[in-house]
Order: sequence, then structure tokens, then C-alpha cells
Amino acid sequence: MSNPENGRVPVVRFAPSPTGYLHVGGARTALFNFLFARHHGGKFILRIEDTDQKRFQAEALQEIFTSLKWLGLQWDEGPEAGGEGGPYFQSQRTETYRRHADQLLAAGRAYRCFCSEDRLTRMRAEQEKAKMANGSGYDRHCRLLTEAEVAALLAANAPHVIRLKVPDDRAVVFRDLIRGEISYDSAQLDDLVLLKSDGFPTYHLANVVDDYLMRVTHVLRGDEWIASTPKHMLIYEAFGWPPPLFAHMPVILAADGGKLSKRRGAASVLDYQRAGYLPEALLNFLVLLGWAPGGDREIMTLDEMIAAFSLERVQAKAAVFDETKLEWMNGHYLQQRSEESLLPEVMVCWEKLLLPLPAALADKAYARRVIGLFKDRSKKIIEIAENSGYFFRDPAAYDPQAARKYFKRETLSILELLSEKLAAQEPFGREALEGLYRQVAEGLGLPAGKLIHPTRLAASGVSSGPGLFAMLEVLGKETVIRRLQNARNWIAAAADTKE
RNA sequence: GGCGCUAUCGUCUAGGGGUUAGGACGGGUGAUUCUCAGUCACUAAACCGGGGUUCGAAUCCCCGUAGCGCUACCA
Repeated sequence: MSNPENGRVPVVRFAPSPTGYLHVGGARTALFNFLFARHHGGKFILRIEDTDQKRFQAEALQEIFTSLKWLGLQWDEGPEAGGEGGPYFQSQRTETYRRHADQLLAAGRAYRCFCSEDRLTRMRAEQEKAKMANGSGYDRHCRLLTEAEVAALLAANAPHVIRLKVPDDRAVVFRDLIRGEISYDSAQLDDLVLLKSDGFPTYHLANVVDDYLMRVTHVLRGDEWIASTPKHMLIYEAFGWPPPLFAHMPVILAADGGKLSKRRGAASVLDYQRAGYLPEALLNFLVLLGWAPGGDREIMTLDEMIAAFSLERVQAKAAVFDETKLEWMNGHYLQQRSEESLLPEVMVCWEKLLLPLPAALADKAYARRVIGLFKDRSKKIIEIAENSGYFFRDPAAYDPQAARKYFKRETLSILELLSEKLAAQEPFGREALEGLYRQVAEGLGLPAGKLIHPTRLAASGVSSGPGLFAMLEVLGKETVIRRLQNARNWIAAAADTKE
């Protein structure tokens, strides 16, 4: 399948810089790239933009890989995957960038700039003071250097950068696939730095050179890059290369309308994993932030997203990250999942929560049944583990409020009677147990609730949870009777101290 | 300050010259039940403001306002 825009099989790339963890905004950009590539039968490249040595973090790199894999966004080319366009770390391509910067120098489209940081700072301060209406930015001081001056400075080993010669006063126009035509006046643009004095390229140079060399057809990136795009257009032009197509994704905002940050709701992708979210839920939620397939469809598998995805339907407006809806969606996907598939992840939570580890945890079949009791009433994986502790050890205490309500003196005899009946009950299945309870209640002339609530509290220590009879069935006869006895003794002791 | 982008219920969005402006989350009410959830039903809730264009504007154009982005030898 070829794409409708320029007839070539699309090649896209996700190009994070390893300066921090992959957060949901980045994940959404990666997702849109992935969906676009898959929809058109194209290629999805992962490229690491690590040209800023000062901000590089090795852990961040690992986390980016782990996050993308967890979400199921497998890249076709990139680190670990290989490919013809490699290497995929920009820090390993510095020779390439230098060569290309030289090429621009030779063509007279760029020049060496020896200005010190000091001079630049002073210049900016003066511009600030003069409140220059426009055209603030580098004053092009070194553009006027003669060849002899440059040669002398070079001979003296003077540190320098390479800057692009930006044309004076011209419209730079490009078409954003989501917003339409966007135009900038080149007079607004700086003579931007292409190669830094440490020999590393700036984002702008590396980005353009790599996108060209890797034959990228569509640049789908966050909309904070819109203002950089005219600069990139000028670089393509200086090289004489045809530019790719651009589409800028709207940003994702925090609930208060501000920027997404760790402090404000949006953590890294892996934090959502740790918090008990399912990848399919996060993906489905994220795809709806800035895109909709049309109509009323919301719940979609990855394959359905791929089939329906199109850039034309991507929203231009920033979207607010609504954690509540994510939770709802996660609950939905939790219900869809089998007990079996949930087991490893719930087990991790149990192992953290239940120390020392109860022997019952080793019984996989039992664990699966417990999960079955909780997955439909939970929103996150962690909740399944948090609320099910009593399936692995007897309650250490009873919820005080519930105890006041359900553990009364007259409950004593009820629990005793129930213990007796339960001991004789066979089979110990949920329907049979319910039948037994209704029968006993009737015999006593009491509403079934009078039996059910104390039993629940005795068996679990809390007053909320799965249906009582399903719970008793999973717990098993021996455990249930033991807990009923424990509760009986507890009530008796409480009654004594009161007197 | 300059430049740019954006604007439909609280939130995500559908629609797009003539509609009772639709759906989802969240809220409210009710039903179900042994609790909590869940599920189901019902319900309140929106076209930023002003000018044009037009028989007709939420929809197209302009202006304003607000929000956001960029304005680095960061990405």
C-alpha cells in the first residue's frame, strides 16, 4: 500500500531524546507514528536523538525501550532491531553530520561563527533593552568575517560553531497535514547553529540529515516543533533535498490545563504499568486523545486502530489527560482479560503486599479463582491484590464500624448454628451454600441478610467484596468454619470486656 | 515583546451552511442484589465574544479575547 500524499511507501520515525523517562505524551506520538506506518504498510523507525551530552541519561534510554515494548509498539528499524539506515543513535553519527555541515560551508550556505557565549549573552541583553520589534536573535556578526580572518582564527584553534545562512526576507511555507498551510517570514528566523563547538550537531541539523538519509517520508511529531519547521525547511533547501511531509500532533495537557509533568498527574508510561494499568487500556485511551475514528466508536483493539487510523482525523487542539476515564477504560479491559493472563501481574502485587509470603500463593488454580472474583469489580491490577489478602490468611482484625453493626451478642448463636450447618454441608458450592443460607434464615424467621453480613465479616474481616457464596466456595469449608469460630470467640471476648 | 498554533457539555470527542447539536467518562436519579463494585435504564450539561458572507452560520471569512508553543552551542 502506498500513501496518498506522494506515492511512496511511508517511512516514519519516533525520535525521542534520552533525557528523561518516556511519558504519555511521547507514547502517544510513538503510537500515532506506529499506527500511520502500519495502516499504510510502511516502516516505523526508532531513532535516539542523544546529541546533548549534558542531558543524556542511560536509564532513560532503557526505559524508552521497555515502555515501547510494553505497549506493543515494536519498531521495524532502530536500536536492537538494526536496519540499513543505522546506526540509530545520533551520537554515533557525528562524522556524518560534520561532513554535511562542511558541505554547506563549501556551498556558501553556512558559515563559521566564533562568537563567545559572553558576547551572545551581552547581545541578547542589549536587544532586550532596545526592545527590538522583530529580528531579535543572532546579529550575524561572524557572517561578515573575511576569509583571512576565518583562516587566522582557525589556525589559532579558536572554538566555533557552524551557522546556517538564513535568507533575509522571504516567506517560508510548509503544509502541515493536520493544520494546512503555515507560513513564516524568514526575517523572524535566526541564523541557527547547525554544529556545536563540541562537534555535536544541533537537533535541527541531525534531524534533517537523518530524516533524509533514512528516507523518512512523513515527520509526525509534537506540535512544540511547529516553530522549528521553517528552519528545517531552509536546511532541506540549502542541501537541495526535497523535504518530507509534516504533521504536528497536539500536546497533551494536565487536568488543570497546564503542562503534563510528574507532579501533575502524568507520569512515565512505566509508572502507569506499576500502578496496575493494562497496556491495551493505556493505548486505547491515548489514541482517543487527539484522534477519533468518527461515529461513536471508542473501544478498539490495536488492529482496529490501525485499520481506522488517518492523519486527517487527528485533532489540532490540545487534549487534557483525564485519569478518571483511563481508570474506567482499564476496568473495562480488566473484565475482558482472563484470570490466567492476569495471574503473573497480580502475583507480583501479592508478593509485594503479602509478607511473609503465605503458602497458598503457590496454588495457581486457587489464585486464578481469587482473581476471577475480583477482576470485574476492580479498576487496576493492584486493587485485585489489595482487596484479596484475606484469601491467603485469616483476618487479623475486623473492620470496627462493620463489627459494631454486624457482630452483636445475638450473632454468637447464629454463627454457632451456621458453623454446624456448614460443617455438614456437602457439596460446598455457591448455589448449594446460598440454598442453605436461605433455608436457615427461614427456619430462624430472619431475613437472609442477618446471616450473610456477619458471615462476610467473619470470613473476610471487611464488609465489602465479592458475592458471599462465591467467596465461601473459593475459601473452602475448612477455612470458613475456622474463621466463623474465630469470629465467635472474638464476639464472646468483646462481650466479656464490656461487662 | 515578536512570531505561530488552537477554540463544541467539567473532560475526551462526533457533526460541519438548514440537526431535537450525537456518543463516552465523570455527575444526578432509579432498577438489580447479601455488601462494595459491576450491569441496565433515565437525566442535567456545550458550539469563546463581536462583526461580516448568506435566504440561513456552531459550521466559511475577519477582528478581538483566552490558552498553549517557539523565540539556546536543549530537544
